[in-house]
Amino acid sequence: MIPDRPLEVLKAIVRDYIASKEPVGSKSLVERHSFGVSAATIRNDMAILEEEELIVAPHTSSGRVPTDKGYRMFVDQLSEVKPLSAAEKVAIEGFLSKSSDLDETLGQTVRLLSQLTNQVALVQYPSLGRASVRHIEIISIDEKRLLLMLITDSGRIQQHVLEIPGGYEAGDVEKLRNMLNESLTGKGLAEVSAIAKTIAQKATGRIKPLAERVTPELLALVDANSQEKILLAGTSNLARREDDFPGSISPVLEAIEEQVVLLKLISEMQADQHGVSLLIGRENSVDALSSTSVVVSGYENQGSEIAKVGVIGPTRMDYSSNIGAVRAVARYLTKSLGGPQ
Amino acid sequence: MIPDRPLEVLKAIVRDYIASKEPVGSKSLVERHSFGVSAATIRNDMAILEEEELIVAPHTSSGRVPTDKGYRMFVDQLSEVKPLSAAEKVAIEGFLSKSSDLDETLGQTVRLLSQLTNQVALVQYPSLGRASVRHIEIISIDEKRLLLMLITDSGRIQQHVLEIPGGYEAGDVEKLRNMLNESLTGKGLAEVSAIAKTIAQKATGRIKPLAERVTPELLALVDANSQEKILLAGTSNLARREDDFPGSISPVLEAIEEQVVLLKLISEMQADQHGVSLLIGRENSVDALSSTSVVVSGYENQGSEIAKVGVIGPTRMDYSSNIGAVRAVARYLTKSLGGPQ
DNA sequence: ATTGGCACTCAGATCCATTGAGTGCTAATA
DNA sequence: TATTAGCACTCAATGGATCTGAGTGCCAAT
Repeated sequence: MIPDRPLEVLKAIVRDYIASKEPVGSKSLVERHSFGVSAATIRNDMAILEEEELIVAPHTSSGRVPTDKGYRMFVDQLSEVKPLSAAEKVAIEGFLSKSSDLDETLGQTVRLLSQLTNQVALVQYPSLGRASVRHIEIISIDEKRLLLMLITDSGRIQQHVLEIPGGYEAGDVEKLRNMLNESLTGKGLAEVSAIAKTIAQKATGRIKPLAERVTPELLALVDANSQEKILLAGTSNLARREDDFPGSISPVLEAIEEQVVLLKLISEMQADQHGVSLLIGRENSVDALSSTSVVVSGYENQGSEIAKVGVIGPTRMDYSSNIGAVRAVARYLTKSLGGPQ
Repeated sequence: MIPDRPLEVLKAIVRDYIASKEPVGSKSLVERHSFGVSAATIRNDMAILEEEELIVAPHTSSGRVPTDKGYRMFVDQLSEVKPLSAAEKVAIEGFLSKSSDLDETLGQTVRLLSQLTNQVALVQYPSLGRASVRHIEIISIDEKRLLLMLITDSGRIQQHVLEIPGGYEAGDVEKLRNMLNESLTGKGLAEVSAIAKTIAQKATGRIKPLAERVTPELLALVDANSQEKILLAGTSNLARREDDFPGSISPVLEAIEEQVVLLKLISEMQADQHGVSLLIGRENSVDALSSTSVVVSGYENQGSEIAKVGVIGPTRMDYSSNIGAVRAVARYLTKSLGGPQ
């Protein structure tokens, strides 16, 4: 559809613009790249690109800037992504070897990714989906309080402190725990709701009130588990690129702090050929984020994708290295989670 | 030291400047406040204030702006802080009644405070200090993994997943847990280290390897507990006040994201007469934060201060209402923690 | 299809004059 | 002694006016 050289011109424009933040003109283009043709020819090519809305001129007479569509074509053409430097690999490996605790792992991952890319990094917590119950625990804290815990096979641990105004018997708690574990371990979270209710009904005698107190809380934990959650890091990286945002950055930061919005955004993204998924500028539906791009990849546990990691930054970002970093981190995260199994 | 009227003039300057962000001149001052004297007289007073370095003129011929010292004098003179509106009280009460889980409570608190003040809010996690062990739990996750938990009396719960390459016996785990709880429950975290080591040594037979595996991890948890932690919310509120920061906000955001720095800062702050402690502008030692002020208050559990909560914003902030909000939230937080005990 | 040439455009820099809020000082006044 | 009116002065900000140059679009020649 678009001839060869114009396409090369587009790539050059994107690269130059990302590097300089200056609209790029035909002359500087022929200087910096060896197209073997004159500036006038390049201008003709640029006319084609402009026709296709891949680039625009900010003012009647100035260089061109890629449009969202232009960036999109650029990344779709990207045959290979920039490999990580040795130092970066060392950094990743170093962190990998650490802990086996999900919270810690994700926390470190997101910080790592933000340092690697100099962008805002995000990690989505593994969510409900196909997760199932690995274990349920009830621990006595003091005479009137219990700690209820739910551990899923994605490694996510959740707890909630429970008041039992009238106190409880240790034996009853023990029994209830066994009942819950027997019927729920291995079950998908989606099934827990129904099963837990029947347990509460089946319970008899002294256990009944306890069961009636505990099971709703358990369901609340399941709900909280299915409630998605995102970890962010490196917000200041966005601020450092202030001038990439027209008015002010503050609406952008607000939007990013708004977990719900972000979650909706990334949950709709599907991986492409690189195992990575991008939203460029207005491709995403959030208005405040119209001059940002999002790069995410899924990470897996036991062979199925459980959540996403990625970065978000100005549309004028270095797609190649960001894609590389996100993909690498997602892989290592998968490995890190898969390892201890 | 400073006569009465000049002091009033200072207050008026601070208030007007906070409201308008414009350097305030003698004329607008006599217009907006009824000093009963002429602009020339005010000018004389302003000369005194300038002499004392309480205000400065950005340019030879323009209104005056408070210095850090001026703000300091202003807040020290503040006899009463702005009370919360009814709506704000409702908001606080509403949130208070919620959960008894420390994580949740702190998370909600920090979000609440940031909304109340339109500033960046922060909450410090209760730290080691006088905390003691409430309970230690070891839970079996699968054949080769255990979950070790430490619950302190401040309500903080920490956990860590532990690989036991050779597997373990349920009975041994049970025994070890009992040993640990018997000797450690109620003990201060500082003592745990020594005691846990003797346990590892005293252990015999099959329990010994298990104990030797578990106790170091327990110490790591204690360490992690003593490692201070801060929760932030509302970072975008800072960005919204961009123009209160000379160059760019990004160094400010960076400094705030740097937990260590923040922790050092607030840990050195001591409450004043309002139960609130302020650092204004360069009063704090962090260079990047030289045009921000920090307002914190301590919150308590069982009668002794366990950590701090507060806000951070531009020096040109509404001290009165921020102090009010921080103080109120700290009180409610104390109440909320004290309640379930 | 490519290119050199050329007239044209327009954002941004530079310079200059104007404006006006605000100052500091002085001499008069209470 | 404290206050005030009056006044000359300063200087940031504002708003043209002008200039400059990178870059364009188009045309005729190759």
